[in-house]
Amino acid sequence: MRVPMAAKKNDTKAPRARGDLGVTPLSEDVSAWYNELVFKAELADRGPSKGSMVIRPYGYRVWELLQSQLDQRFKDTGHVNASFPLFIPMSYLEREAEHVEGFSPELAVVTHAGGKKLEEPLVVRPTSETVIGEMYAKWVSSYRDLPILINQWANVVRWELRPRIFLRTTEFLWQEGHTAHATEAEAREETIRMFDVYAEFANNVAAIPVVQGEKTPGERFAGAVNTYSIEGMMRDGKALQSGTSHYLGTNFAKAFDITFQDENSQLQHAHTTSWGMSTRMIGAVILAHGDDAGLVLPPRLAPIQVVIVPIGRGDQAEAVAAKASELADRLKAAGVRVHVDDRDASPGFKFNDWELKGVPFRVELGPRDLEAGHVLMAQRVGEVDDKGRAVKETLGFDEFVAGMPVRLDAYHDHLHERARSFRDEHSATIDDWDAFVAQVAVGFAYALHCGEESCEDDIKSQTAATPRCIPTESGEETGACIRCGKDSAYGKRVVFARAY
RNA sequence: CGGGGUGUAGCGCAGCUUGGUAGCGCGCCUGCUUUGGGAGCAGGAGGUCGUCGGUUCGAAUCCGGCCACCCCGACCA
Repeated sequence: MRVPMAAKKNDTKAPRARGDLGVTPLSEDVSAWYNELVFKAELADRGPSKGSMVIRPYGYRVWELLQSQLDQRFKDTGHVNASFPLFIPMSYLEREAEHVEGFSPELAVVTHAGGKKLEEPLVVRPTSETVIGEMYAKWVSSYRDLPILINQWANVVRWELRPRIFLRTTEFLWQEGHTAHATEAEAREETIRMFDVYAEFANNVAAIPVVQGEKTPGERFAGAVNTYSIEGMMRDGKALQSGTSHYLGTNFAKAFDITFQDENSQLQHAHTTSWGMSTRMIGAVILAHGDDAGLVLPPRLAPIQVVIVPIGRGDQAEAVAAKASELADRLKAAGVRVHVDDRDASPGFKFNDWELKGVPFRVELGPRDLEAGHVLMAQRVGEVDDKGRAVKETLGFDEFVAGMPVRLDAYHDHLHERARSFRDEHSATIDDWDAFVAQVAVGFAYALHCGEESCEDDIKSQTAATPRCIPTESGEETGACIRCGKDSAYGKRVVFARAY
């Protein structure tokens, strides 16, 4: 596997000052930084086929932490998990006209199996509205069968023309919630409920402040009536959609005949919703928090929250190791994910390595500390000295152990606040075309828009920016379209940005 | 699908112009010394040069075909 290097290739006569473990600085080239970091932090590796990825244990642990915390939220809102088939008969996709049209370019289709050509091709699911709709039709006949509130954790395949690890891979992991309701009001309420769950999760778990809003018609999910998304800002000012919730109306109910008799014995179509969050969220975490030294993981998603680096050899080693392991046990008991790095490598190497891997807190423990009864602790993102290195804090053993949970929370808040101010500094309300062009080059532009797709396309071809969403929070406002000058639509401003 | 690259040791690269049987850095293994911000010395292992064909006494190198992957644009979570 080749890791693309920065602008300049490695010169054997003048190796990188940072050594082989360093990455191209974020500030220099975000794209190169991201590509190298994903590999060097051991989050993932490329798979053998185009656009495929192997999620390595460290990256998968992040996914597991994300999964468990999100799943808990689904359970808390009354949902249950189930599993639906990977293969979907092609004809199912074709039943919802907009749905096939939207997905056909990225379908992987199985035409042969068992050594024979299949009667009907099978699609590897790009999403499961269709199979699930088919099953719901069988399960629903009375209003008493509703609502159905099911989620599935699964892999899906969308053939990508231009893959990017975590952000756009041919196969990715996600969860897809699919619900069916008796009334439109109830289905709409569900759509917004889960939309809010995603936003709350992004803020409180991933420490990413997100803009919540409805998608414009041009950006809507194929087959949906309304699509809502959360949009985070990455360190290069680009937007990343990291969760979507759709109100599907009766589109899929009609296509799959999900009908029920209501209290008045009238036959009605159910109203359905779907909502998903994927491994792309890991990409969002990398791109929203990372810095020149590497990954920065928010503590609630960090596989290791505190790493202890024992220092010293010979006679001292044993005592240091014993103390390290005692401190680790006490932290574990306090619910902290802690790791003692007893690898046979120099302390300096370990410091840099754990910084690259984004561990929130690093603790040094050596003979001098043992004697003084304290540890030296450095926070991954915090105060730095004139060499750009973390300022180390001296903490007594008990104080260190007892204070850790609170520090982790405070650190989460710090990252969230840092991301929020970054976003705010790179966002602006814009009413002038030239200013718009300049703003979308660096971040989010809140502007009025006519709502026409041809105008959206024009803006995209001029600036590479697209409407990300119509923010829920924006106040009522109308006026002239930023691009064409016609009357604005939506009654609100739209967030435009370049997007991943 | 367009445009641009790249395929040589686990990783990053040089060698190719001017053919003579492969080299550097990092990593890896062994030993000794080291360990508070990417350790040092010594020894060692590791490559049918993407693939198929052609030219030649001889091809990593020249010629042709194929394949793969990466990067930049159009679709997407």
